[in-house]
Amino acid sequence: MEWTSAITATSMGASVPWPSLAPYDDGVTATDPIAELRSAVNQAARALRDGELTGPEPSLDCPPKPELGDYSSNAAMLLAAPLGEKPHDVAVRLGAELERELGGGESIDRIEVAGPGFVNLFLSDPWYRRAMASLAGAGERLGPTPTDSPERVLVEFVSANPTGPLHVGGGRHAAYGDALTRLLEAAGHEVQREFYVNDAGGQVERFAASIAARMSGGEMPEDGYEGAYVAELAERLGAEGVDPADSDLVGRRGVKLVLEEVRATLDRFGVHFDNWFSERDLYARGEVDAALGRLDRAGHTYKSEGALWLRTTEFGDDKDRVLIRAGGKPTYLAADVAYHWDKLERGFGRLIDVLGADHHGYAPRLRAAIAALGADPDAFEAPIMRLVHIVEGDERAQMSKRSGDFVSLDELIDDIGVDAARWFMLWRSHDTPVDLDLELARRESSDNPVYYVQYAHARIASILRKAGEGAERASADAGALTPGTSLQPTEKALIKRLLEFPDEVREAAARRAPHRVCAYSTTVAADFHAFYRDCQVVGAEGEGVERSRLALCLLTKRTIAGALGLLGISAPERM
RNA sequence: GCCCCCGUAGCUCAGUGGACAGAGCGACGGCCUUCUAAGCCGUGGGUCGCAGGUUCGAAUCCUGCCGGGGGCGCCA
Repeated sequence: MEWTSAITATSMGASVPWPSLAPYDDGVTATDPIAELRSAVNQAARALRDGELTGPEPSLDCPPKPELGDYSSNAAMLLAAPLGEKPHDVAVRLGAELERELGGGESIDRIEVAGPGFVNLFLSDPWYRRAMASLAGAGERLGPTPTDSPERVLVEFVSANPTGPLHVGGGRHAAYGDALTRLLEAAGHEVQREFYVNDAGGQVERFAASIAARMSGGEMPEDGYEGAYVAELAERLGAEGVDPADSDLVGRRGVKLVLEEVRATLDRFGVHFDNWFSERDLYARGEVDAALGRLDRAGHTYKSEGALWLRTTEFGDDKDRVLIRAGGKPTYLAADVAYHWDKLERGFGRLIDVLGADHHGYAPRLRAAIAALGADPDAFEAPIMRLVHIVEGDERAQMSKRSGDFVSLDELIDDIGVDAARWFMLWRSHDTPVDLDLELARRESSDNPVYYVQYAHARIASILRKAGEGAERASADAGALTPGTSLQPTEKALIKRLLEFPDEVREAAARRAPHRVCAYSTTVAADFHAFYRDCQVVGAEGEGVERSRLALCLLTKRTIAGALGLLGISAPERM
């Protein structure tokens, strides 16, 4: 028996596709209306095959048009081949079985067979009432039930070189990494957020030399840092009495000051790290030597041309990589091997490194290095972030205002605000470039998708204010209400949409895809606005109708706030 | 040359096996004595890069090709 319930099957997502371990009728909570439907479909399908079922799990979808029902399943089409019957005939029998399974007319208005063999379910108002009750029962904490296989996840992101302010690209890393950690936590994982500080090595030396040159009026080093902030740093260090000749001190102070800036910017952006991990400390604690020793003992290193190499080709890389240069200096990879070994030693079962597009070639060798250390390379993931382009109307804005001076995240926040900035960095998949249109992002109108969603939330808040304290009581007994009038199509559509939220969060977490939450929250807002158009809430006619609709408003408000919260975007009470 | 990502509406993009392919922007036309018009409704707009293959069914999976971007350092 290979089937699993959708609840368990999808909970772990991409890396562990179903079939998973649990039998398919486990994990279904009686109060989850979607899980009940799935379970019923599975049971009905199994009944047609005398309990012997293998193969793909039947779907439970929303049909493209309302005339095709509230939910549909492809189960009959999947069963047609093994049963040796026509899909349509199987669908008819399945429909009858399903009707029994769901207790006759209690939940189901009718079942139809359509198209190539879809079984379409038309659900009753009582079913929708119960669905609302189950949502209300979740209280403030909407979203998925925690995964039954939680992981300890370390998400390393931003990790920008501490040699200058964060630019918009770093902002996208920050928004993505932060939203990802929120999603993973919502899915039930234990998450740490970490910023790796590259405070050792060549670029810091060059940075120090650049500051020193500004301080002493000396020669700028080749590939030095030109930005105006370098001059400011030089001034501050001068005021502190730092000797420009003490390059080690200049570097350390410069890095410290830059990191304070970076931290302040991230703070303002709503991104907070649990840990700032210093590369310099890694060396100081001897971890680099220890990691290299471990690789050496495992027989994965060799000397050639005066350098120490790691045999990454044994683990899928396309060429071997240098760990210690001929001159005796360790490479960046050497430190990173030690760093990732440290992560594993700290007990993390999953390591997610959010990398920039320009580092994507780095992932295979890091994966190889992890394997060489004797760890499971599949524990390592590296989502690749594509670039952010700043666009203004039709014009491509200059990425650099002054040579070497990128548009900073602070400037962007000053311009469009934190909510819009986060939204526009998250609403596209991380592996597609973003054109951030300042003109659109600044606009305070429905054209601007972030305000579109926030406005729905504020509108609901306004309705609830108008309704007063009745709104509070409405949520408590939403499902028990049986108004004299039947539910409007837009009410049903909205309820269905809210029911999707847990699956959306699970999927978004499993696929490392916060942009799905943007798309979802937009559709919730759209469904709400349609409901608002069709259905008077306060003062609605009919026994219990007002309270029922107030309850729906409250549930929608919680869902939108929950979705925006996962994105780190505020849900305003008024706009 | 090898590796990775991408190619869907005029633009920017959702959509990793299901029913006539979606959203936002842009264009055009309607709707405010009524719970927020930061809203709603309607119109126009697509050979899902191309060609094969797998499948009852493909934008989605496989192969090849074309086009765009990125990466292939004893830089980080």
